[in-house]
Amino acid sequence: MIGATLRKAPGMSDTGSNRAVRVRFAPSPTGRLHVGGVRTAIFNWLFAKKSNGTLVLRIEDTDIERSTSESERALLDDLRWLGLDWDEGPGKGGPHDPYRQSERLSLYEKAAEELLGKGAAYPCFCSDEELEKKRKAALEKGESPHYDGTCRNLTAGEVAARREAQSPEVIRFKVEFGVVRIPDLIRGNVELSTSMVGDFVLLRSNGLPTYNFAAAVDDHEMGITHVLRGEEHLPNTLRQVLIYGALGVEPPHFGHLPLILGEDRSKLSKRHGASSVDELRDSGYLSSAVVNYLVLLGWSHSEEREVLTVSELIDDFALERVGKSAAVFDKQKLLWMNGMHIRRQAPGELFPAADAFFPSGIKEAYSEAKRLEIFALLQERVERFSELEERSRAFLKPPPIDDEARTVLSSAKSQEVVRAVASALEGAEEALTPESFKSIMKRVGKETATRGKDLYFPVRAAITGSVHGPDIAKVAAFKGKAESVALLRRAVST
RNA sequence: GUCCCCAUCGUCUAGUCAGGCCUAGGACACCGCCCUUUCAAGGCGGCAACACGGGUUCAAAUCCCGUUGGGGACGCCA
Repeated sequence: MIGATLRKAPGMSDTGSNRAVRVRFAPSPTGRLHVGGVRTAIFNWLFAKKSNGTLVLRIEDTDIERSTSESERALLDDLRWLGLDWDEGPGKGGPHDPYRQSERLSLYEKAAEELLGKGAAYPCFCSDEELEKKRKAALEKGESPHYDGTCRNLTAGEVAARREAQSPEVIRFKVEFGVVRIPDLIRGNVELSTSMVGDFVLLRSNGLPTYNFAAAVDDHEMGITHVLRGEEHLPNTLRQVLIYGALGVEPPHFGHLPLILGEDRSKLSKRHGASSVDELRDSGYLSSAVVNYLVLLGWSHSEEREVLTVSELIDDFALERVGKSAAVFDKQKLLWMNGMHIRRQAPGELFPAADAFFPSGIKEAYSEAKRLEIFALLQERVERFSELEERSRAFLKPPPIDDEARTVLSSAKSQEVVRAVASALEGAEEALTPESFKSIMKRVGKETATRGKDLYFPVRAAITGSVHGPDIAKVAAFKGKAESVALLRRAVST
């Protein structure tokens, strides 16, 4: 039984112990970083920051079939983009180096030997086919499809004979019947029967450890104090606690985070679409918004604030405020959140990331400084940078005229207004500013006896090719007198 | 199928541990109005929930039991 604290037990701190907090994020490099994984990373990162602890990044690459170094690189890039920095791990080193499980194999072998020596583990020679057959049979009989323990009581002679015959061999953990109480930082005590896990594999036939074994060994060796991970790991926690028991060491504290669900309410996965970090980045989401939105899936601010900076997140973060029930990933709210973050930052800060989203027509026509001005005009009305392509059409040279604008321009009154503004602009002495443009508009309005939309729509349509967009006075001033006049003239012949 | 977890507006949630302050608050989305040269933004308002049934109690969204529903896990994946 592990001596951890209960959630919210009186007098206990959030960390559940007095040791310096050490948490870890332990992804497998088998694909792009996914929203679910990010959320786990965020909670660990926040918890570490809040408690002045250490975040360890560990690469769980014990599945040689699926792990790739490209994935690992992409993973690190995604984490860096999100701003989730780690204290120990790849690229950083640390006292427990190496942080890649494929480079720590001797540790697992040693632990396996210890378990074998204690009689807590045993070699198994059952083939995949036999196992599969048994699984099916158990399922049909309505039993739990677990390993039946065939090799559990092999005699030394039998083992030797199998090895002689070079049968593939795995090491299995001997699960004794019992009920294990697992204190959970988020949901209180959870009692699990060992009957739900069967004798599981520790070392595979290729000599590599399985997830549960490697994670347990490493979490202990790396001095991890708290393991925060998705709720789907609950059965794994049972296995790992069993391993710790057999090894005679104290397990870390566990906290199982609620799952993130897709629209269909099943666990969020690749097939739900647009949920990997690179996709979000590529469609113009801000890392601060992604982090902000994701942390709200399962955690809430003590004052119910929602749009928060990273430091506000850290300041207020507490495991007590993490909920227990699964949450549906809502793209619409993420989009809103992104818009909020875009609007809250200075154009100059955002521009480096936003610039990549301008179409080639804009990049070719304007200098970087000019593009920054355009971005500043558009910033308030985009919720993600990918919208910049469409929104920036008004700044193309020349801007295409859309149907709505064409209709507006087709009336005789519009033509009169456009002509009048063009002339007035030409006659103006000084360089065009938003203010001077406005006063010219006022004058033309009087001359032509028009105002409001009747006055502004034709001008807007002529200068930007659309009746929607940023303040037309600012746009006209940005484009300058010559270009504005030319566009107005163009509209006359339209 | 078995075991485990969960259960407040369509969605994210506050409130639940320490029952009364809850005719249940906020946010997204949606609808309406205001502002306004447009689109946004912003402001104001509206729609909308304690899954059900039993208890316990003077009092239950809150505690207990059951039911139902949803999810997860059952791998030489992590």
